[in-house]
Amino acid sequence: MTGNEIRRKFLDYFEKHNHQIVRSSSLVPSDDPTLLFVNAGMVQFKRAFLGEEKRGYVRATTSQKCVRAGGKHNDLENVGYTARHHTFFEMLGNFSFGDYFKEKAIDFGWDLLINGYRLPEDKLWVSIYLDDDEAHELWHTNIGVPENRILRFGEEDNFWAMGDTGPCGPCSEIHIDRGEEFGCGKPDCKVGCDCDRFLEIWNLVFMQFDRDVSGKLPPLPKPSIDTGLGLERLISLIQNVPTNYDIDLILPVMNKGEDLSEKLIGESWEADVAMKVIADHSRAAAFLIGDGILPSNEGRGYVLRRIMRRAIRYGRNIGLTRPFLHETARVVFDIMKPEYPDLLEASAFITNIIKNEEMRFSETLDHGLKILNDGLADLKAKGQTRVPGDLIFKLYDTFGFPVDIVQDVVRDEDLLLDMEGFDKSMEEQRERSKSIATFTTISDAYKNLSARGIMPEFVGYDKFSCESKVLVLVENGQETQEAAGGQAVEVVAEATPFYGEAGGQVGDTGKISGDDLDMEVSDTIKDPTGLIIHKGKIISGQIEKGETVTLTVDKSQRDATECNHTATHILHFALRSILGDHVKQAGSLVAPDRLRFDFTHFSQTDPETLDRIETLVNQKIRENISVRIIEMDAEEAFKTDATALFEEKYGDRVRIVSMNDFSKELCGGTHTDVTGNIGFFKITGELSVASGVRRIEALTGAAAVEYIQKDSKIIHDSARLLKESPEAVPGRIKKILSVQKSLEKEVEQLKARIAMRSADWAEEDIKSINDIKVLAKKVTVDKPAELRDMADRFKEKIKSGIVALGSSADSKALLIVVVTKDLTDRFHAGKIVKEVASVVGGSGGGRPDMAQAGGTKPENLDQALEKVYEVVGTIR
RNA sequence: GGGGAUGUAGCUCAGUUGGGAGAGCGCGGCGUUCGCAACGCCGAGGUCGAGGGUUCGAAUCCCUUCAUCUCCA
Repeated sequence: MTGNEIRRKFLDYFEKHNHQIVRSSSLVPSDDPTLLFVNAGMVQFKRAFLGEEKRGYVRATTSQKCVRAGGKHNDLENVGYTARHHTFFEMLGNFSFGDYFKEKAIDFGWDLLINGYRLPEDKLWVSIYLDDDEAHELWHTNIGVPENRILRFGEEDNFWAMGDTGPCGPCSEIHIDRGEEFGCGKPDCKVGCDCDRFLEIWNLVFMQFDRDVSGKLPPLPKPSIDTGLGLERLISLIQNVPTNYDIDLILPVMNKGEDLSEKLIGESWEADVAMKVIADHSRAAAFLIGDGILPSNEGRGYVLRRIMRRAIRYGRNIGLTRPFLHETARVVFDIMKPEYPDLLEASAFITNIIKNEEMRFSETLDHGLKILNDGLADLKAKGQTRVPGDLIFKLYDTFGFPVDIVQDVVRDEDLLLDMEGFDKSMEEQRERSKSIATFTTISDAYKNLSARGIMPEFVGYDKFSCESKVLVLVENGQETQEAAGGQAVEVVAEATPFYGEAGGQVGDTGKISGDDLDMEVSDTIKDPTGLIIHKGKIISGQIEKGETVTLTVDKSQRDATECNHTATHILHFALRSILGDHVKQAGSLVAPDRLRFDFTHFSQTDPETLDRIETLVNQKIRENISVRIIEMDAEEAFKTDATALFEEKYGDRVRIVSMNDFSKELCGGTHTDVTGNIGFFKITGELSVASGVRRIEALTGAAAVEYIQKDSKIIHDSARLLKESPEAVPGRIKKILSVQKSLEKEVEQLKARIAMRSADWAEEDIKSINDIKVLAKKVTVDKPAELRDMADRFKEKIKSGIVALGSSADSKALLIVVVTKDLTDRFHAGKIVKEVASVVGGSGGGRPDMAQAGGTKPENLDQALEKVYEVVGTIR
């Protein structure tokens, strides 16, 4: 059985038993800011377990993409050294939301393993929680597992909790004994041992308590089931291979590593480690980038970068010094395409990102090596043999230069590394970084509402006004019964035509009115559970909970927003058709007055291409295509080719917005009826927001026309000033600039010539002081640089001696003293100029042969120059 | 979110208590050569990331800001 078949069989089995097959969610958790990556199958069902969300089914099954790297569950450093650690893996699971419980969960699990996958019954062991006699009874009596193969473990191993409070319960694990040849040989080797003999296959969690803050465990009204079975591990058992890395979903990636490096698996321990690292990290990188994560300096992007760089580092150990990771990642697309076709679709983009990162990293390595070698040369010059920890840390911290590469370099040099110093610096850095995480808290009033399953109805797709009852009233974050004029309040109603900010589209504005109420709504937001909250101010009268009010959306604002939203979809299509299929939406803003579209693309788009995109969008607008909107089941929709956003969370029912056959997107936003309503589309900017992500800003309709008019006015005004036609403006400006530059140069030369004339050679100005020729003279210049040039000429003429020049410029005094080389051991220009400068109220300094000074009293310049002779006279 | 580093010619970089903006490569011209490579000579190319401040004077010191790199959370 192939890996893909094994996965399919699992899902089919549970589908047959009335489970809804649910698509793996994105690796990016949609509504959990505390979690870096989805790391278990239950993550996307968290709210369903908590009872905060109702789904259209009570049984579900998934094969969930998971990443464990960074954060609490971090397996990164283990990968490569063990048979079963991964940063990326798939977790199979079946879930019951208050439907079946322990008995069925155990029946299903055992049945599938024995009769489905044909695992040997006599090799299976089970573990249960200490006092879970119910589970013991089920395993022993119902299933027939002998007593001696049922083990009881404590809270550490067999009790599961979502957090410090909330749903939790005992769990039961199914293990397999692979035989002594896989064991560590220790006499106490048994289930739970770290070695490879006893493998945990499947963890069944029986969620039956709801732990409160005091630690008490009241039972949940409707107990639930959450199970997790590592796909790679299961495949390794069925395909009967020694490690997870030998299964058909991973081995081909390792083989690619063999081809590229010309090393063989099994050749050496180091090579095997490197191949495993490369194989695992190729998978992780491919899927993470596929889910919209890009390498960066923080958060998820940083973890991705670390994963890729770790792979590149290990690649060097087997002689892979040129970019290779994008090649091994390509193998991943091929293997995984049956279950993840979208990965293959994005392959051009993903390989591009990986290759880019490989090149960048080799740059940091080159740079780091240079600095390291400088540091080592310095060390050797001092005769030291111990590389200080702060140097290693600085290389790592500031330049991102990996420590193990420092070790590689140093190994050949017979030097020691101060790793203690390094660890200390690292610890200090950790202390420094500790900061308070900020979480946005939702008012408790709203929490209760969603927990009770109450959800406001959005009627704004076809209505702009409706009557409804006020469900919740919030003032200053606190729930209240009534509020009066002048107050800022938040209102949730049973039904509303107001669109709450979501999917980039901003919230509606408008009015809420009643018998004695006039409230202005300035914004509408949608909280993660789907509550539509109106924010605004009561102009007059009062509002109370339970009252029936009329909610009216500002239609002109909404119309403008709808045009921009539809334009965004057309732009998305245009980008994909002109730039390529790798373009994916990475965020957007749709407001009444403008739109912004972020998308994945690796380079800047040149103005000509931007024009082509703009032209295509406008063409679609003029075709006056009607915008079709259909609602359907989410699972059904995913099977169509509609464009879905990875980061976006969709409910059970979704809307598909399409225009002819060119654009088809899952979208909950509001749209205009026909594209012609947009009128006109104008791109106003293109810029970078992050590496690999570009942004286009644009305007539509009246705003776009206004923008063009303004631009046009600027050009015509400029043309009028230049007395040229608009077409000739750029050429003319270019010409003017070059003329100006040459004129400036000419002026400079002329000034220098005039200055020279004002400072003609004057033998009588030279005084001989103690047989040293000294010239102190007032000249006319306006820049220190000119003064310097002039002094140099005098110096050449005087051959041996001291020249001092002074000038006033900008109501300031400028002074310079130069001493010919033969006299610099007796006279220091800097010292002379300093003394002289005090006369003009300033100070100065410089080198022995040349020094400059300045002062604020130019009227004393003559005195200052006179003083030069005096100062020289005092030096012997 | 908290640190560190970098930003100077087309490219890679130097610039030592604040006091003439430099090198190498590349580019252009001339010379040597049948021609190329190589070499020699000459030359062009800079808002020293941007904006403030301190100072007689800032690439250099201080503040702000932007961009890039990097570590930690």
